Amino acid sequence: MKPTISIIEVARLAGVSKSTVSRVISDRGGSVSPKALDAVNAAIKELGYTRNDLAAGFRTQRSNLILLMVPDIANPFWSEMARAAQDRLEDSGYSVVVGNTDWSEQRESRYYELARSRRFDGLILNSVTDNIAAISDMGLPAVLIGERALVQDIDTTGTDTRVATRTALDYLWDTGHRRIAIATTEHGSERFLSLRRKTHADFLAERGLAPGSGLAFSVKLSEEGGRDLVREVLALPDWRAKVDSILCGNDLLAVSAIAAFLEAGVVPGRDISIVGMDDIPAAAHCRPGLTTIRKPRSLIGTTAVDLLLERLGNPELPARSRLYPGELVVRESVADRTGSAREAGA
Amino acid sequence: MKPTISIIEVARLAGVSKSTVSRVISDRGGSVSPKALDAVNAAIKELGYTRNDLAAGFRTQRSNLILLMVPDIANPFWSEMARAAQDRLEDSGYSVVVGNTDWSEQRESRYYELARSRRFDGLILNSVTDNIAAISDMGLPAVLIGERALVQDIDTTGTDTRVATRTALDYLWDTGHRRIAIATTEHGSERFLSLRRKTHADFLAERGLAPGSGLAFSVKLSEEGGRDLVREVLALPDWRAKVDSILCGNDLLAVSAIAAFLEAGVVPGRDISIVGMDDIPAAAHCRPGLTTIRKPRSLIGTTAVDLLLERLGNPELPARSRLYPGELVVRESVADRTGSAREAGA
DNA sequence: TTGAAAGCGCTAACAT
DNA sequence: ATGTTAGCGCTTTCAA
Repeated sequence: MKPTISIIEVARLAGVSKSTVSRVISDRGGSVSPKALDAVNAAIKELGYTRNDLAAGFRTQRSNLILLMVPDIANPFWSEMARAAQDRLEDSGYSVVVGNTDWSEQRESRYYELARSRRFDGLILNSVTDNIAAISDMGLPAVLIGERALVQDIDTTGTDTRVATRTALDYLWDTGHRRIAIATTEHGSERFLSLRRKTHADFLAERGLAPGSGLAFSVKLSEEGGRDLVREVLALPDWRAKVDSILCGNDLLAVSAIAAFLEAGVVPGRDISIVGMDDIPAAAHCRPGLTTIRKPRSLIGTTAVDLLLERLGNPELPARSRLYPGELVVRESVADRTGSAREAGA
Repeated sequence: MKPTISIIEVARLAGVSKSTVSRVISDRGGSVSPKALDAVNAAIKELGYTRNDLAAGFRTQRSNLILLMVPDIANPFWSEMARAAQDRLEDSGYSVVVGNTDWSEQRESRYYELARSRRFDGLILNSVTDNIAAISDMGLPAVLIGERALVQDIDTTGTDTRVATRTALDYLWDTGHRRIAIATTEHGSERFLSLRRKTHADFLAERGLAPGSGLAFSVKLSEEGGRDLVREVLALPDWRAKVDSILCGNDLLAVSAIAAFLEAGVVPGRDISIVGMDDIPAAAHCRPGLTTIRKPRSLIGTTAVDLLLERLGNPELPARSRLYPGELVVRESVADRTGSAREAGA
């Protein structure tokens, strides 16, 4: 290969010292005479020199690179969040690169390791494993997206899971549902479960419903999960007596469940009610349209960046949490059972 | 902040030289006595040391990091390709990070710049700008995905655009279509256009069709583009006499066009024929199902990795090209006009 | 405004 | 098997 050319070669050609070259190429704006500037720039051009950011970063301990770590970049929720975050970050002079964990703990660990390598100035992530200790141990500013558990020590933004879950549950209650099931995922984290499920259980208790009247299904938050969910529901003996509605952990799951129910001859919005969470584009396009809780994904992305930037500016800041409630979007996937609540509950 | 701890501190605590520590932490397997090994590991643990990969990479000129640069990670084609590539790469000991250019030339330039920074060992990318010179200039092994133009100097994999386009065109011809339009995008690259459009034009000429019988629409390869396309078609005076079928540049566009046609009361598969390209999941789920050309996305991802790994092993290799033909998947979006070809052409 | 020199944390000859 | 030493390319005091 061609010998790598460094500021030394540039300096030599320009007839200046390498310090001067450094002053030119680093934007830190040390004072350089116009004459020297021209000479250096000419030399850079002639040699086709590009600065070795690795070496520079090594020296300055800064990379200007931010890692965005998400569980499923193909999901519109994450891709849109990422887009918003990326825009904001690039405006602030950072480059952004994303790590897709694919809901895999193993892959997530790899990224944790990567993040410890000092190659990034900061990290915005959604943790699958909810391994808070691992995050703190990485030794770089991190912002957590998505409130999984109550996290005290790390900056957090996202939807307020309990509020959002309550909103959906209340809506189902108000439309006359009394057999409200929940479909969510486990992937390893007990504490994650507890937040959604606990809200569900609390709700049941509060409304004086027997725990058995609120089934909890555990499936993947994916299209595949939707099909699994429907299979499980329909396999229940006399399922109509056990579930009149399902709150799904996300829209991907809900939309897929709607399709699967339809195929089985069960019409969502009439025979069963489905509520999703996220409000991805497909929620509006599918038939019947999915009633769901909209998350402010761009806002969450920019909020994450703000939190990160603030911490980068002042590492001693106490951990902050900026959660958003989410907004109910009514479409056609929930039936009006206000007339028949009594018999459904019998 | 706490003082960063380096191998020097570890060496001191373990009572060995820093070389020994280096031998332990770098997997290069220099020989270390079991005793020293234990001492070093104990010291590492006690101090909570983690290796500064930035410094190591600086020294070795290797990062073990690969950048995957794609135009739209939310598109299943790219996300699945990325997943396959990531799997293969991680098996080979590399970490993978993705850059989303969002079809933006500006963002693409940023990533080109980032790629020159020596922070990555290699690059797998789809170029929006088709700026081959920029890619060569980056000075790191790169594999191009998606044959845009005829590229000579860079390893390439993807679908053979001409073959795939011909397959679709032939199918439309065989089903009796004689007003075959094409809908594709421009985003800056003339040479990109030429490959699909040229195939289209060649086809028209070969079949003895007047150039005017094969309209070319230029729209975004997105949901938005689908709506735009339909608007443009329906705005044509007596459009049914001008287009009986449309070959869409990708499935996202095609699926969206199907929905938009349907809304306008035009039934795809009956009133107009649509063929897509990619075979994303939505192609199977939408009604009517989309007839499309399936691209082997996982295979493309792993092929890209193979090409890259081979080049990493031997930089002097001549540029190679591994293109796949794509496979026609027949669903319901193409009408059978074999009985009425004559009158449609009149 | 500029140059000389030190050093970031690590690896890689080369000795021993 | 282990220690010594010399940098990798850059930034950054410190003098001049």
